[in-house]
Amino acid sequence: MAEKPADDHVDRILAQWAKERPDLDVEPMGIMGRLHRLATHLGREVEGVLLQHGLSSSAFDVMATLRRASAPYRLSPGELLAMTMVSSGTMTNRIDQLEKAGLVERINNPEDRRSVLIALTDKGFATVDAAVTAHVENQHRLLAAISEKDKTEFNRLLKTFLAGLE
Amino acid sequence: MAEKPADDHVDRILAQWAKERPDLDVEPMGIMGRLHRLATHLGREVEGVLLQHGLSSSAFDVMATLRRASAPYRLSPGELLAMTMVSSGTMTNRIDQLEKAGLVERINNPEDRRSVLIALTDKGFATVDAAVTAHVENQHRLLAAISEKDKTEFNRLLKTFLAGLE
DNA sequence: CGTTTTTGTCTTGACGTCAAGATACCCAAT
DNA sequence: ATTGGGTATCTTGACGTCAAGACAAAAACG
Repeated sequence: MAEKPADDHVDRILAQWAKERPDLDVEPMGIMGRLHRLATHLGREVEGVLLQHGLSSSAFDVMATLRRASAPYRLSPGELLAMTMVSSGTMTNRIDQLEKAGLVERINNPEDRRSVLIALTDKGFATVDAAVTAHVENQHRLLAAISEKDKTEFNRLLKTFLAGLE
Repeated sequence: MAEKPADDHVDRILAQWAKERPDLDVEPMGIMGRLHRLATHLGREVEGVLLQHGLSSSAFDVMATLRRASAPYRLSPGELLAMTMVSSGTMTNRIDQLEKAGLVERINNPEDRRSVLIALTDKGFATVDAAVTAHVENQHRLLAAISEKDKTEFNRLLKTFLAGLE
């Protein structure tokens, strides 16, 4: 016998729509709604751990991108932009904040005077390395309740779906 | 032979981490990263359609909650709050905007003078009904590329995962 | 009854985000 | 060399969000 999962928040929303707008086929709304709520919940969990290391999710995004880039941990704002799904104005703002905090510095790009290089400082390197360690540990915790098999399947579906969008 | 999906953005990030921080087991990051990106992409797609009806996602959230609530389509801010994952300040702000736009109105609650009821106006009702029709159609479009079987499985996994968080 | 405690809503101030446009510079074609 | 289109970054102004706390009214309590 398969267990019958209890109705959740999204099921109740779907039932309300079925009653109020029986003309609509709201089946896709189940997936979309759960995906949205899940991302919101997880985002908050992730943010909590990063804040313990003095980084917002946004700040971590930039720092981690620089850290992953190999020594000497420098990328232009444009390169950072291409990897982080935000607008150029947002990136400028993020860099400003990180620079004020002493975690990165702007270095003139000798090869192109329009451009600048964003470099991790020593303090930035130490901060992001500690943060990512805790972050990964936290991600393990958040996924601990899912079986290996389900994780594999979930990942496959996410990747397939995402491929159609980017 | 199973087809071998090409590396995506997230695969590249994982490969970078594997090189820079081989001590970390970044397997969960694949799921978390794809989930986050997927939610962001889909959120933008959804927003696009709703904006054509003059509603932001946030505004639609409130309007749809009222619409689902059955006639006479009235809920208190506290009830709206319980259904929408936002803070009380955010809800006040959302209601303010909707009231300015003539889509909802605040009505004194005769049974509790601390409280107030948020009611859909006729204009609000018409707006949200048109918006939700287009919204559901759009959701079908966004999920059209996924097979029925995968949709069922995806939904099951999302629900299971979400159950552990709310 | 009066006095707390709790509840429901709103206010405030700080952030993060975006779209649109400004600015400075590069580069290729003449 | 000069011009003109393309590129890289930053600026501006408008929103949406939250946490923390203010305020008024209801409920619970002694």
